[in-house]
Amino acid sequence: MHSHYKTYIYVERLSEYIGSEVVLRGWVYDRTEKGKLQFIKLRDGTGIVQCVLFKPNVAEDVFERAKQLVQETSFGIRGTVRADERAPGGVEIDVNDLWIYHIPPEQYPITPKEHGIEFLMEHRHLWLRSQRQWAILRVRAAVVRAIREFFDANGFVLADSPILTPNACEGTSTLFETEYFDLGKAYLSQSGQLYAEASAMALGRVYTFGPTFRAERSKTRRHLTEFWMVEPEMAFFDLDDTMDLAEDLVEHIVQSVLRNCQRELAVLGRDTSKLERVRRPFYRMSYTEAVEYLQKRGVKLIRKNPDGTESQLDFPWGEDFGAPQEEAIMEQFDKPCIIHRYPAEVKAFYMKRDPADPRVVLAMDMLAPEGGGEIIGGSQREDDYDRLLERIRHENLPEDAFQWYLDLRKYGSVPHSGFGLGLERTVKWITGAEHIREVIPFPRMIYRIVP
RNA sequence: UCCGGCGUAGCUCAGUUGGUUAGAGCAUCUGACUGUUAAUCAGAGGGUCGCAGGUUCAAGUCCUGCCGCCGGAGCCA
Repeated sequence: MHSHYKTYIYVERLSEYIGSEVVLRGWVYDRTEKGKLQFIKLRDGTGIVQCVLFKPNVAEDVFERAKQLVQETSFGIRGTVRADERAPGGVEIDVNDLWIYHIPPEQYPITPKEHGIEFLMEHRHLWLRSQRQWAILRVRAAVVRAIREFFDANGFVLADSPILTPNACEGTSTLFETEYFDLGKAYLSQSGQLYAEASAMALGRVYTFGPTFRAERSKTRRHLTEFWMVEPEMAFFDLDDTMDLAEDLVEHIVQSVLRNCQRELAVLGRDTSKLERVRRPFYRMSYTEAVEYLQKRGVKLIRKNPDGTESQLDFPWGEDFGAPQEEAIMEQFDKPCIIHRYPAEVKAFYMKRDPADPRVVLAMDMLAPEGGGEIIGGSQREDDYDRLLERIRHENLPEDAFQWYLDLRKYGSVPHSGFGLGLERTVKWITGAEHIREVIPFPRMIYRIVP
């Protein structure tokens, strides 16, 4: 019988063991020596605690063995938990015994000092052990947990979409391609939405949650080629229902992180008062109102001319927003804002026209404050067979490949809507990370696939 | 893809108008210290100046090409 793991004690729960002797195992985060005193910071994945060895109080061999502990040595200790104001975290361990699993034969490359980003990215597998990365990845896990809690508690069924797909969701230029036995090419999914629509017709409210892939040659601090997205899809929801749902979801995620991740947010130095404000209702603006705002504020559109020069235009109705426009719009807001009803020309073929204004579609994006950018994109879907077919032909998409998708409009078509929330963009905003590469354990970017 | 920038010690960087044997801090090693939080103090070791070619009496420094990386734009979540 091996059920020992249930008795293991971790740093995060040490305050429950003050006065008791415990066994801890982990890695050396840092060590300093001061004559007859040694301080060893033990990192066990749940936190860091300082272990103290005072020469007169420990066995000679234990004190000598502890001197071998270079950074990232794996080791275990038996010691007494003591509350001490001088210790970071308020708790420390008086060591009674100490044993070593492995001493690094070479110097650990990442020191507690500064490093450049190229060096850190090449050592991503080790960088994960640093405090800041620890905090970010724990917030990421908390965000995922909050997302699942939210949907599971609100009548949604998890119905995952395939990752290997036979055709594009929105054009083929940005797809990763691979051979699929004798059946020709397969592509890595860039959205689970179309399949989620099929699932929603079977199960009512569904969500798909998994990795998606975009072979875009983007090189910015908010792009990855592999990223995670949660995509709810709801039968009988119109655009307003969907905007309400998106607000409820984001409010739940942020408030849940605030409830569960105070330690992590403190490590990150995040100003939590800004997150506290993320309560419904959020702000909302139509695309047309947003354009008027940009024109009034004098935010220009910079356009490249064929001769290579650039010209600045008053922002024209009909252009999609880029990062500069989104930032200008969000400057005025201290919580997220939904922009809805975009020009049909800049949006995807499956979005439903607004019956009240045929120039626009029933689409919406949610922009996060504090430079968080676009975290959600969604829409009410075109549910009319003929209009959808017309859009597919207009975009020159392969009609054959969309037969199954058109079937959804043939057999009991209903109004339905959904959206995609980018997990990494959301975590980047909540943690305040400068770059999206920090919020996924092993980022995949245009010029980096190692480690 | 386009625009801009950077490659010097294990790491982060300095290096003047081209001029002797290429420098600092941290890290590492040795020694001292009973409270360190990026400890402090004393000492030691550590270099293919990204790679290749060129100019020059002389190149880390100037020129050309290549490689690697970073930031931004577009596209998007």
